[in-house]
Amino acid sequence: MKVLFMGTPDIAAEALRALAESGECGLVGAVTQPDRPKGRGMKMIPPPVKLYAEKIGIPVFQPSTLKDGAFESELAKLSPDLIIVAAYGRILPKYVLEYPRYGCVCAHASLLPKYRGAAPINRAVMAGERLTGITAIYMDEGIDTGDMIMKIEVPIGENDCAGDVHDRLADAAGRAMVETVRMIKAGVVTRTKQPSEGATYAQKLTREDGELNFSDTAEDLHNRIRGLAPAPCAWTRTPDGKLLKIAEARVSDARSGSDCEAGTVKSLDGGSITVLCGGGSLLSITKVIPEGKGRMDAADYIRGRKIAAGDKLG
RNA sequence: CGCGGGGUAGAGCAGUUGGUAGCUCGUCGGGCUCAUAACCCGGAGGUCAGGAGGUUCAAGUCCCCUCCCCGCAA
Repeated sequence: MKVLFMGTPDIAAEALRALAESGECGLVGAVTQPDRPKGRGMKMIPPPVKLYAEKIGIPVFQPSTLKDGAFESELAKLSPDLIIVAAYGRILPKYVLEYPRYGCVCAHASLLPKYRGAAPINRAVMAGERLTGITAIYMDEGIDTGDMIMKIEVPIGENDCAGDVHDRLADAAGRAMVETVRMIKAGVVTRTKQPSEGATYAQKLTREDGELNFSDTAEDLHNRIRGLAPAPCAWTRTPDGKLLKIAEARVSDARSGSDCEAGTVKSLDGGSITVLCGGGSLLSITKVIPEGKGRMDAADYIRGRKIAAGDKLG
């Protein structure tokens, strides 16, 4: 079976790898986003899927748009029987969806119909979910609204960050796609409509999503921090106005009876920065990224004397 | 050539108007204690990113060049 893969970031590259290594199908090509100027100095960075596709020697296509029909002739040449999509980052036009005999299937990183859209992993962790997963669906013209083929559940530990969950989901996405291909080949695929009830959208992350409001409870803050780690990370500001990203924290068992303002640093004991949060709850910050510096343990940050008890964050 | 921060002991930092380097932690040894991520005493550990570059009696500290790292923004 000729399969065309479409995807862009890490998690898509993992799915592609699983497919390639499974030997279940013939990969006729990988479609991914064009190289974009990224990072310091705005250097052109190729997407992970491109790197992997080149590594295993399958043709790479990076159309800047799928709408102008230029890709249509490419598609005809490749004549895939099935298109597999994973975080491609663009809506597929109708002609693409309708081209393959076996349709277009997609691995989405949530238990649909929850967390449709751009940032399902981050949003799920930020919301304090304890369970997420990969849902394999047939694509339709909506955003992650197609009929479901299968799900693989992935638990979220109470201290897991989005990166941890991402890695597990990447693995699950690969398994889901390989299994889906097998089922399609065997002709045993089932389609289940997504229930309309419980559908939510995982909006793309914005800078404001990362701002910590210490009047929230420590648990909410912890979820936000985990949901945005290891990147782009939640942030706050130190008394001198500098940006301080919070890469890792723990909810403290203790509570504070004091009536200091939320955001006040209560203690630096044990190498973590304990901050007063909403309702007297306490959050212990254990890893930070100071402005202009790299990630470091809170203990190191404290040693550099960048913060003192009584300072107010936020 | 997007904006900015930085390269000083294993780690995080300081180093004043230039005079051969300090702090906190860790580490090693010893002591105290019922006990300790506690405390006390002592030690090791740095060619201060590189350039047999410039200025100077003297440069971590000023000037020039190179390399590397990082934060922001995309």
